[in-house]
Amino acid sequence: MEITACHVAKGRPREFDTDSALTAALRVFWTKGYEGASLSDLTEAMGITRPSLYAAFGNKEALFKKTLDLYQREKLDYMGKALDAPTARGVAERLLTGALEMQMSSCDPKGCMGVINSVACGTEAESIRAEVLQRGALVKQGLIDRFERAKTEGDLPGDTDVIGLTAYLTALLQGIALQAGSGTSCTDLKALIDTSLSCWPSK
Amino acid sequence: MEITACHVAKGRPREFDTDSALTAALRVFWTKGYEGASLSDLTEAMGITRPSLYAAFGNKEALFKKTLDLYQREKLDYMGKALDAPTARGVAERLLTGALEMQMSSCDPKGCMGVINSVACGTEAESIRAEVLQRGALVKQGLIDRFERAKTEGDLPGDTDVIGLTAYLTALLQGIALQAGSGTSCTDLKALIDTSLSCWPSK
DNA sequence: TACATTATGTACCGGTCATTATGGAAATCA
DNA sequence: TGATTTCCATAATGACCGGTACATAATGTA
Repeated sequence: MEITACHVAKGRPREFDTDSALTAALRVFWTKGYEGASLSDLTEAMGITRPSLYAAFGNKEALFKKTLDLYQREKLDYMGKALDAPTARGVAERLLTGALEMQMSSCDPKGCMGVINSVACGTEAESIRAEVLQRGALVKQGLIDRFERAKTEGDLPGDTDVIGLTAYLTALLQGIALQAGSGTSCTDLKALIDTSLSCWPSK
Repeated sequence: MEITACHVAKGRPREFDTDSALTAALRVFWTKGYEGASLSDLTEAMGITRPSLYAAFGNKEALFKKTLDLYQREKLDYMGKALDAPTARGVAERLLTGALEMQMSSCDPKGCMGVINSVACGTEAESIRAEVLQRGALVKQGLIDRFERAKTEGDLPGDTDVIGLTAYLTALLQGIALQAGSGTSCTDLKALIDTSLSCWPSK
């Protein structure tokens, strides 16, 4: 049904590229958030009409989740790779510098798509909020597991509070995203990360 | 004009208490954000009708700024007091534990009113965002000045990057607010603060 | 009592929201 | 060619948004 790449299209072929349209939608959601992005904003940026959007992506919520997938796949890949660092400190280093590099990219919107959409808004977006929070919880759990492993490997002190350390690092990343989205300069962000790394409790 | 406490009211007296109405409005903005809070939400919580709201407070934006004043005055007073701590570490300690205590209060909404409203949303709320960001910048500047002083007093190492340290502490506070508003348990928040304090780069 | 002033409740305004029904044009198939 | 399928564009839907006229009620002053 969904995957029609193997079939030859029977009727009139689609006149726009779904991927580039999705990328355009991502930029809109990224800068304006789910509720702040109207269908007019989206269709204008995507270069398609409303019925085309609904035919191709379902509705606004489904479109958002597809852009969220794209965002995680293309923009948050450094997070997965960070967990492969040999030490806990290396993980933190890759995460912090990865977040910084992402905010330095001049062609992308500032801030974090996840952070923007995890704050409370109207009741209509409650399911959106839940979705974003759930994905964030998965990332957090990955960090907890990684730090737990670091503890057994002797990489972190045996009395380390892994929950606390994870919440601490997560808070830093969230704060970075927030400040990046609020106009904090790149030099200030770099100073933030340098300070964070100089504070990190393991070698 | 504004202060009519000395005069006897001339027309029909107001049937509701402006202060308690403002407190009710604060709770709504605090939990739903500026855009998420509709006038129906507000009037219902305040127990007044739409025209009464406009007569007493101007419009939605003016009402929001008044609730922001109330929030800063009553809920963020610990921030001003924190700057009076004798050492930089004491300042950080008071800020972090103050933020924690605030989130532990079971009768208030979770998260931070400022953080919630500093994220990007619709274009209509751009002035709101600017107002919130400006107030946040003032707080940040106060921290910078305090840490500068700590440096001259020998309380912080002479090579301390004050900008970085301030951004770092601010990021932690923002992350705490974000996680508190996202359902993170109080015990996890406490672990976050403990980890933060154990990392703090001065005695 | 008469009047000015202020607050109140009802009912409504124009505008925007996400979503969809309708209809015609265009591209594939047999 | 004819049938089928999917496209695009217009515009309508019902709900909700922030903001207001309007008439009425309650106070002060004269």
